Amino acid sequence: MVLPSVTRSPVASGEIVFIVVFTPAKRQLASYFMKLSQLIGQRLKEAPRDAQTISHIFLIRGGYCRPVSTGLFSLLPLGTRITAKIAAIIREEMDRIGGQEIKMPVVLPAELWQESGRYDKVGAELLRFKDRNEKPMLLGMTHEEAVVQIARTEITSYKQLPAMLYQVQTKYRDEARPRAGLIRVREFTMKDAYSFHTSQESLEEHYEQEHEAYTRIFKRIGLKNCISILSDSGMIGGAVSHEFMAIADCGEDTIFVSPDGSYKANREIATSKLTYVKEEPKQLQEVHTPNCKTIDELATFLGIDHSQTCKAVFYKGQDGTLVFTCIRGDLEINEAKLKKIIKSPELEFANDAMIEDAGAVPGFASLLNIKPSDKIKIVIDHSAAQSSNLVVGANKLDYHCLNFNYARDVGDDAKANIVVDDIATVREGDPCPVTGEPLKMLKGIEVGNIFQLGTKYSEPMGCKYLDADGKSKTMIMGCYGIGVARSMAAVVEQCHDDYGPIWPITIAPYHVHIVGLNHNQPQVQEACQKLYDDLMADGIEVIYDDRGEKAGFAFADADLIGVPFRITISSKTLANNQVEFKRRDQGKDFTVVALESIKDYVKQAIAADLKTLNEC
RNA sequence: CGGGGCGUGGCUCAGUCUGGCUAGAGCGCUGCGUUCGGGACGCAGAGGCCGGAGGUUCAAAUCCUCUCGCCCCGACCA
Repeated sequence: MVLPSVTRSPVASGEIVFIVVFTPAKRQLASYFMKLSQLIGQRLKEAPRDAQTISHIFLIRGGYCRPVSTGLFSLLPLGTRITAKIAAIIREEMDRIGGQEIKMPVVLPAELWQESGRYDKVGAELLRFKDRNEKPMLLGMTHEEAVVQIARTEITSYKQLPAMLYQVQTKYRDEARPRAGLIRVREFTMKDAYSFHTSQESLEEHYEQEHEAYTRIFKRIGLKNCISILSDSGMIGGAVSHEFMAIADCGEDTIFVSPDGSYKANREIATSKLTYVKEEPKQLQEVHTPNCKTIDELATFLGIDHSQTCKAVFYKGQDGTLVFTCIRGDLEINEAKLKKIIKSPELEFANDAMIEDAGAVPGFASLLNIKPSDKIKIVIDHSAAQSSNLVVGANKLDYHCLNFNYARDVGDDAKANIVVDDIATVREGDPCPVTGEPLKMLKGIEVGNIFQLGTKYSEPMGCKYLDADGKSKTMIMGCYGIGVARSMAAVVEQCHDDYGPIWPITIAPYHVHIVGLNHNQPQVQEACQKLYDDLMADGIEVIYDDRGEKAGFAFADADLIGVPFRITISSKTLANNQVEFKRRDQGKDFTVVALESIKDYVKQAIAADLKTLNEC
């Protein structure tokens, strides 16, 4: 069998050229497996009904992968080759910044996760089970605990730091809703890296290296549009994290970017520089608003814009406390921001009874006459606190109040218990917080992320080293992930035409696709076989369509396999000692090339494409 | 976990409303022949207990009940 390997050319004058190749270990065997007649993985004329997104459709139709169950896929030979190449590029870049590859188990004992406290914190996406001895076990969804266990025993001195360990390993997350083929699955291969440091400065320095390595990786695997954005750092205050987003319509994440690219953020944390109407406060005035329970009904009834109203939204926090929020009527609460502010990972809408307990009237609620209490957390968005003369609920059935002004109408004692912060969801067109230009909204597939963890795991798990001053200190950590098959799917989303994927040379399952037409004729077979052998001998990866199918059939399959360069050999061209050369990314145009020079011709084309993608 | 849709050869689907011949078509697959430059054609084949269980009926892919699975939208997502 052919195994992937990585060759690296000698470093000359600072310029490094990486070439990922599949070295044919045994020529005879290798040639057998690279004939299309023997390739396992049917190309399908029609997409299975399940497949909706481009990458899902083409990866199934092209015979790259097959569904096994919800969110579970087998990779067939083509998909396996591509993901192996992606992984090889990732390994090169990890090694380049000092990474050391390891392999940790997929199955882990629950006790390890109890040490970090995550066993109880993480919900149903963690698959828990018991072994034959009734010992609680789990399937690793990420490996912080496992790697800390290694670090705390193997790294004992500051002299060993900083250090970075990584693996390319299976992860399992019992996702509530897998979707879009390989983009969101339950079991997947992930490159996960972990770094260990003696200081925040060291972590930040390495974090920057990871950022650069990721940028190179995604460029090298051929993503055309992949950006790093600020992301939600979850419950860890102050921690920095970035997500690498492959821009694609089917992406699950919503991203806001400023036109000049200076600001890029996930919707979960995106902010904007909204301006608020400031005018002289007018007198508070009660108004009869029968059955106006929603902002829409209220605005219509009063004949005003949504932005002149203020809405109250009630949640139930993790510990059962009522979370009372206010925001300008035209804006939406961003629950990710709110969770962070009130430090509650869980949030659900409160029921009417809870709202009434707080002294508010559902549908007509506001801050008016609300008494501060330990049981209520009140968070007010800047838009509600700073706008003048808003229409708010009167906390009285069928009544609202005109001209509410937070500064004037809420008592100081109440204000002492109110948090005023940004809890608004950014909308497309809102002013960028940096430049003030209208923000653009994009959809992205999260192909990688990098995270400054700090001591979240090292502290509770006692991951310490002995410092130069002779004192035991806790390591500072970072973690860095890349979804391998998800990256493959993201490439398809960005690199395809109507007929199939257009693989970048760096990750293409093969470099060259030879099609033999009139294949029953001996001279065609001989020419194909000779070119095939010659290219293979030079380390070029070739798939050879030896099936003798009709042209249209063969070409359609070639398009689905998406190999960057196609060479067509037929009795017609052979009569003039010529072959046809075609780039996958250039429609149906082809070049006629002399048979004796095709080998050099295609090798140059491969080298040029490799250079373009690998130079960074 | 809420809402919606779908389960019939490997794939796409018809048949279900209105129960009744031996369960069909196209693609794919096997054999033979004719074709041969963007998914050809003829002939002959292989392959399905209609997701599963129970029920109604002389008779169930079709009607009823219960289940299981899959897809989409939402909630969720270290």
